[in-house]
Amino acid sequence: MQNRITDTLKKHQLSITDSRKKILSFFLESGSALAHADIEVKSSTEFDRVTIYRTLQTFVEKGIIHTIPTADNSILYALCKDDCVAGHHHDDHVHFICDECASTYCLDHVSIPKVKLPKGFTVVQTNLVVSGVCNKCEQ
Amino acid sequence: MQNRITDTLKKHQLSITDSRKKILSFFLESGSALAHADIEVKSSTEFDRVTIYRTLQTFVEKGIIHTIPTADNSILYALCKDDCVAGHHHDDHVHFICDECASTYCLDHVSIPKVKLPKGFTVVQTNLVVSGVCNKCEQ
DNA sequence: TACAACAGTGCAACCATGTTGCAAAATATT
DNA sequence: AATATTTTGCAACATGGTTGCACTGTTGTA
Repeated sequence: MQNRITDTLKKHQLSITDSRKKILSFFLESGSALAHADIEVKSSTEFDRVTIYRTLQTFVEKGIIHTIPTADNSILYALCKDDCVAGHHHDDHVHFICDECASTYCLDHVSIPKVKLPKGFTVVQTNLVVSGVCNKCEQ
Repeated sequence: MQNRITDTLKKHQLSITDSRKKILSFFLESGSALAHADIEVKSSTEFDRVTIYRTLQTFVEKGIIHTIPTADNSILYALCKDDCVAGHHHDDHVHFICDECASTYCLDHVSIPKVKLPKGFTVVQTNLVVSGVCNKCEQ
């Protein structure tokens, strides 16, 4: 596990620091998407707020994580799949928010269906967020 | 025009005030979605920031406007169609953001295609935001 | 139309979230 | 191990949004 973390950081030409290792481990352990606030709570004053912001920013730039827009106007971050490279994310998949446990998942294998727009509108990007009940909360 | 505005306010059991009339008129005139900041600029210090926030909140509660989640993490507001009632919005249509002019449109007549989720996931709501070039910016 | 009851507004103060500059500390390089 | 570079923590700031309270405008009734 620790190896995987340092390997990932090295692969993206980032120096190995405590905060980066810890924050990356949170993502690997959780499996679902995390907000800045989640990380702040998990690390409980171990790192400065600013460090967390900057680390997340760096991870996004390097293609380790990507952002997810949400309906309630907060930013979420989730691990990218391996084929994301710096500056070019492959994040055009469906995102799912569970109404029960509030977790957000990237459904990497569900692609967004094409939509037909009125005349004169050209599609560049589509973003689909689905909410409901996830497979863990289902009884 | 003025009649339409006061009628709408009366229909939703709201008292007729200057700020409500003015803010509602902005929506009717613009046709596209507006952010809090847009309204603040348009009304240039005529009303307090807080009044604008509260008016928008009231309009959302009464079903006059609805919110649109955006990728850049700001809240947009747009007029509801007539069949929206207080507490129950019919806002499950596609939203379109123009990359050129930054306007946001509700494409009321484009419905969101059904997506098939992995086993165990139940869909309650879907939200689709498309970005690209709108019909006004198209050459 | 006048007046009381009520709803809506403006102000000030506050909170949450995110950003920037700079000195100190940690990491990487030789 | 010593230096160059990167990262961190702190303080201060910026923005977006909320709350409490006194004041003002709107509404319904007489």
